[in-house]
Amino acid sequence: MPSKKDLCYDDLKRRVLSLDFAPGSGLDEASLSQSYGLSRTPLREVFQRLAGEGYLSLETNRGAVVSSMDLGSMRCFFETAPLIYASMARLAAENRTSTQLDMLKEIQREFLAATSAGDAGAAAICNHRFHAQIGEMAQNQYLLPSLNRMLIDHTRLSQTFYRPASPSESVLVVKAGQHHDEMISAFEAREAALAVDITLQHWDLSRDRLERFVRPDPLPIDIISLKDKRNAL
Amino acid sequence: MPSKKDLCYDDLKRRVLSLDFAPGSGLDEASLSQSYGLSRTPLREVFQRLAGEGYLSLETNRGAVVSSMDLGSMRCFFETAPLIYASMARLAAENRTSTQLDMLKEIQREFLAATSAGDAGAAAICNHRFHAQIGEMAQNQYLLPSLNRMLIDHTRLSQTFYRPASPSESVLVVKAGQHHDEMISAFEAREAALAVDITLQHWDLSRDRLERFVRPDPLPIDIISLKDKRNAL
DNA sequence: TGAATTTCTTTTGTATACATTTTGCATACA
DNA sequence: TGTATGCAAAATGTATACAAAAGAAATTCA
Repeated sequence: MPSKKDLCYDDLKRRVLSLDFAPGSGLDEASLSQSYGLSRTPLREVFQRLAGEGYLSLETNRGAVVSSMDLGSMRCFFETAPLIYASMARLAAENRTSTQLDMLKEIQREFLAATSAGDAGAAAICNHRFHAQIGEMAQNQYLLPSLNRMLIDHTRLSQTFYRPASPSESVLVVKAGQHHDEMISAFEAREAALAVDITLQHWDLSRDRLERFVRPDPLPIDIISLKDKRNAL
Repeated sequence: MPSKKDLCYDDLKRRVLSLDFAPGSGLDEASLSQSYGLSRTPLREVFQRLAGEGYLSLETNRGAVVSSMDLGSMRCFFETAPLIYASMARLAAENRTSTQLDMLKEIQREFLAATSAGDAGAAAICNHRFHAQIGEMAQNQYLLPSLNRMLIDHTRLSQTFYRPASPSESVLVVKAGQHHDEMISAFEAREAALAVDITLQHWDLSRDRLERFVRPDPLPIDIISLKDKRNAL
């Protein structure tokens, strides 16, 4: 049975991942400990733990702050993701246990349920859990912290992904779900090369969407023409 | 000025890295908080932080335990090290600042001083700091936690390295110091390919020593012959 | 007015007391 | 002898009170 502390830990994580807490915003010990029914001592321990995992950053005498997502980090994110994801996929195919594979299938069921129900928040969290589970399957304690740190920002960036604005975009969500199924098959068959290949395709798919999130489409050109009329306002 | 808490944090780290705390051994809150002149509350926060970084592991109601170094981890260690070290070297050559490079040179001075003075413990810690500084220079927050986790076990494994038992082994220590100088040059010239190359040579050098630590030379054969005499004992 | 300095308030950090859980040990029982 | 059961001791987890630091507001002095 999960303790109040664990529930608090999970919920804070969720709120960071879902952008309910904006990157860079500060967290108030007093009000949070109130709302989770904990005293400040255990809450602060949760903060320390989340800071160690990259969700928060702590500065002495200045409290906890949600990890920022500055554009310097983004360059580094796109640079590093293929390496980590591909390495993890390869290891997961080689080292997974059947119990872990069953868990992955279960997460994928929940993921598909969330996407078809149009629950964007749940879909993003399930997607996070799917890839975190691959990390578990890789059974490499040295690479795991890097994967988990990537996933924090990946999930935050992809918040818009599961809210498709147009039919052409919802096709991409379906495609992502198919990739997940193909990955499961590759892990099951222990086909490392195939798992890496699908993983890289999966990455290419989300990369385009993520880049658009960072660098959105320019505003309609009409707005620009307003500039010439600004003296008239 | 570093606080008592910071000193405690640094010292616990040092004691884990130097095997002063054996892998797998438990840490007593009461006695440690006594000896560092802290109450249990801040000590526990230090534990949480160290656990997040991979020095300790915490289980609820069962206290803090020094991260173990089982043989399952070792396989994974040797599998992962070249990838992480090479990637970091490449990034460090591309992204280092001159301030960071100066710091690296300073650490290398301390490292050489420690090895020539025969201070094995200090040498191991300096070597750790040298490689951690390369991690800083890479400026990749996603890969950094993996590097740091590798370095924990690398430093613990290499505890014997800087205590050369024979002249032929002390040659290897000198060689390692030369590699460090060559890395510094490569970083300074921003020659990524060269930095990777030297780093992999450096890794090959220590790998042989580390493997010997994990799987030491067999005992002298005389011992075996004792087996036949055991009925006589 | 405006900069500097001094309160006052809020927030963060630490110590201690108390509650809860685990664990070692002794005793009882099959 | 081996296994349960219960109690006592120790260790871990939490709450609260207090101390220290940072930030805000008001006052002073040019």
